[in-house]
Amino acid sequence: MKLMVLDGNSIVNRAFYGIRMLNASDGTPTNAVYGFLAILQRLLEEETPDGLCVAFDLKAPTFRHKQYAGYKAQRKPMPEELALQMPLLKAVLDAMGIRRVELEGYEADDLLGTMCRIGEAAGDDCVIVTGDKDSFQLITPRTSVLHVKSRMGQTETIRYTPARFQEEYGFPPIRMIDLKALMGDPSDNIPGVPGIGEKTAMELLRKYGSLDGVCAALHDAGIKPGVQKKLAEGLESARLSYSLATIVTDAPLSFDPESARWNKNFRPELYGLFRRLGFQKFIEKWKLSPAPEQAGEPPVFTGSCTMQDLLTADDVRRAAEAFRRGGTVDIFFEEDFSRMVFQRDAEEASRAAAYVLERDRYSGDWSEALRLLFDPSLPKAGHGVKPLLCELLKHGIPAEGWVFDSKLAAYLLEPAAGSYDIDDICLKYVHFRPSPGDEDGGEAQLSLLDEPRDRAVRCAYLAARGAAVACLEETLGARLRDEGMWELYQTIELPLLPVLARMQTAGMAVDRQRLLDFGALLDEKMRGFEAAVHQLAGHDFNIASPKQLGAVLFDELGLKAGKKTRTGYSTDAETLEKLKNVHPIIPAILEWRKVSKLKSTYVEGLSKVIGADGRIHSTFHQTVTATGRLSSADPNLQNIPIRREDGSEIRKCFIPQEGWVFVDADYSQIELRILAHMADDAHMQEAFASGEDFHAVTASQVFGVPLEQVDHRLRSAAKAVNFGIVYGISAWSLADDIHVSNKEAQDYIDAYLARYSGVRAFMDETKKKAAEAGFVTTLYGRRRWLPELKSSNFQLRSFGQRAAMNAPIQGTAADIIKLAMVRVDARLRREKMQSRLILQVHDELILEVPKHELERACAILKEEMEGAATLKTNLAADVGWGETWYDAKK
DNA sequence: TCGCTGAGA
DNA sequence: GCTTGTCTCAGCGAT
Repeated sequence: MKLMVLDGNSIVNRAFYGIRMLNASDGTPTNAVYGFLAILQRLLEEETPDGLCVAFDLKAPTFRHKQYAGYKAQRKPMPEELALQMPLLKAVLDAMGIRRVELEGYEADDLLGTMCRIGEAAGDDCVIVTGDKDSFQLITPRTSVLHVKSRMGQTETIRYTPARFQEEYGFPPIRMIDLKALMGDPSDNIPGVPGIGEKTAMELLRKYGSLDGVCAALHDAGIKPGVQKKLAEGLESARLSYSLATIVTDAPLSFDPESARWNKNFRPELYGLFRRLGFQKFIEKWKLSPAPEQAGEPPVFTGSCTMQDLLTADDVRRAAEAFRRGGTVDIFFEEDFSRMVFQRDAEEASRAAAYVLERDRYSGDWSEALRLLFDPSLPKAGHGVKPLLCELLKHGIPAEGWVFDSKLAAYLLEPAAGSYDIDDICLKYVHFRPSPGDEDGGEAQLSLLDEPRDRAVRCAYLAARGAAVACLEETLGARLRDEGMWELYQTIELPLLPVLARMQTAGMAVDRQRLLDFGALLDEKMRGFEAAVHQLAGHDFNIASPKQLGAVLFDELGLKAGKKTRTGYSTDAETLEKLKNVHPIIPAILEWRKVSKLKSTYVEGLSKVIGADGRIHSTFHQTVTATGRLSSADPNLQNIPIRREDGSEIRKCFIPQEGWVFVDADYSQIELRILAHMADDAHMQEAFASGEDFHAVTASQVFGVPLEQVDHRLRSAAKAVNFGIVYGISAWSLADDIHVSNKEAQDYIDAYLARYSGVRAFMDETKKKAAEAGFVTTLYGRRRWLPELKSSNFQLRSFGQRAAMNAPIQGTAADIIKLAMVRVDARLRREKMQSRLILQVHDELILEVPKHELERACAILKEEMEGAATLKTNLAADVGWGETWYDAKK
């Protein structure tokens, strides 16, 4: 069998520090238990062990350490919030039917070692799961260690087999003991040899194999005299450390692997326990149900609405007539728009009248029916309606009269939620489930329904979702008002919706031939670089494979490896850049990479999505980013190359329709202008008011040099600091960026913040307010929640602080350009122009314009963009036009 | 499906 | 001791 044993203490520790604070409704901290279960659940799925056992430490002076009284003296006590969760975790494990062990006088490590040796003797394969490196000494051909790490709040595991260990450390796993004996471990109070650190210890072991080997070679010429001296003096300490570091594998534990067999043998109390802890996710994951007497889940919607089929043109006319007499019409639709349900607002949503329109059963003209039912003057609401608006536009029906979209509302309330499935937000905000949930296979069953016999059931669920929209309109509307986002919703997000639908529908034309010609050129270049790389390597290999590339560069050619990634050597541009002058293969690889990126992502990627109309129709997502920006996908038109000469060739392939031109405008330094405004920093505002090159002025002000004497180097340094400030800078990253020492970078930052003291005050104030309130806001009230700020995990908390400084700036810029889009679109339509908005790239808007409107379009675009907001530092937009996107932006 | 890489703001 | 500038999307190889 496959036996998995877990180091309970170490994993629960990782979970505690890696996951933001969570509490049950009664205030009990639960994050460590939650994190432990999340890790466990993933392991169960990935490892599918037959048997399972969790080991815990029992506090007491331990047998193997009793010779050394100071043991554990230095360990910090467990924080209160974690200590509280230990009995909870044990109770949860018991309720899950998972075997756990603890033994007076032994640490979890000892129990893990003992269980694995017992398992191995019985012919089992063992996996040790732990967050410590101590257990690596237990690795054998039959026992591997899964090392749990947390990075940026995400947990990940790395599997250590004897081979993997050998590869990383350069000696066999059992020598982990020798390593510790030499280098010591302050957290376990293992003294080691004073003066010998990790580097030296590893080197010695690779050379001499073991502690004994090192001792025998004490006077070997290969060991530096200084190290020899330290070793000679620390020999006794090393021997003691060796015994301290050795994990017991024969603890007096009665353990039979068979007794640890596990097959989801949950106990009935588990459901109640999870409910109390608020672990809804695990209830669903493991399909737990309440013991019979505690039923009472949110009810599935069964509202008794009267259903009416719209089969003829007459039916549709009558329905449209009825709609005109009522309030908002709530609409829900199948993904392919083949069936829609219209629900008129009534006192009680669940008793409303629902009208069902089906393409397959409708006898009249489909477009005409849509035109009547989606009358622009009729107030309409729905959930995630942009696809529907696009469909209507295809039928020539204006995308107007939409007064509510519950998906947009839910996004504003929690922009980092990720998904806004109507069932989920309904359950969350109005405690009501409009359609059968996943647990009982509801959706699956629904899709297996026997049409048309069960179409009534299907329609009922669609109607329920329509009713849900009505409930959400009320509840989410109130929430938006409470949280100060109602105006943002009404004046920016909702009006933007039809603008985006029109942009998507319009699309952007592409010069396919030019794109293909450029692709052919790239192909040629690629073959050239590929041949060069293979020749320099001495053999063929796949350059696109980081694994093969790493092997060639660092193993075969013996180049010095930089950072490592989880799976091997890092070969990213930054790493390779440092080796550029070391070997001629490096520049060839970098060039190949760039050409290959252009070819596959842009030439091939874009060719694939050119529509029958010769245009590319990207989707602009309005509910994706945490900061309020739009995102673009299928294809992403917001990352089309521009920086390199050959990359901007791609932009020359984007063209307007015959006889038209592109007009392009981008905001100049919008984020820094917003910062100058929000921070109300006089010096920064002056810098903008002067009309001089902003980065140069910054350089002059920060480095105390007259403006005329600011050279390229100073200007780029200032530019990097400007960008860094917006992102929540650290000296380390700035130093890396502009190639100066950490100290110098810190000096620059200090000088910057001293000069722009308003910025410093603003950043401090923002962080402070964010920590108190748990969120930050933009000028227009858009919120970003930052639970990370409360984390006890340093990385996570630091991340939260950087996000707290960045989100108001990036988010305000997003608000402003969205508002500009609404204004530009409205103005063009009001003035009955043919010019239309077709693209947004965060600080840039692009119009497609008939030549006779060129002058007016340029003026309108500039005016509406610059007038979108009135800040203490004026907004500036640079306008250009041309026959291709490249020319318009140039 | 995930991790790496790189394109944009 | 350990990590270290924000926000995205897409293609590829390895699993």
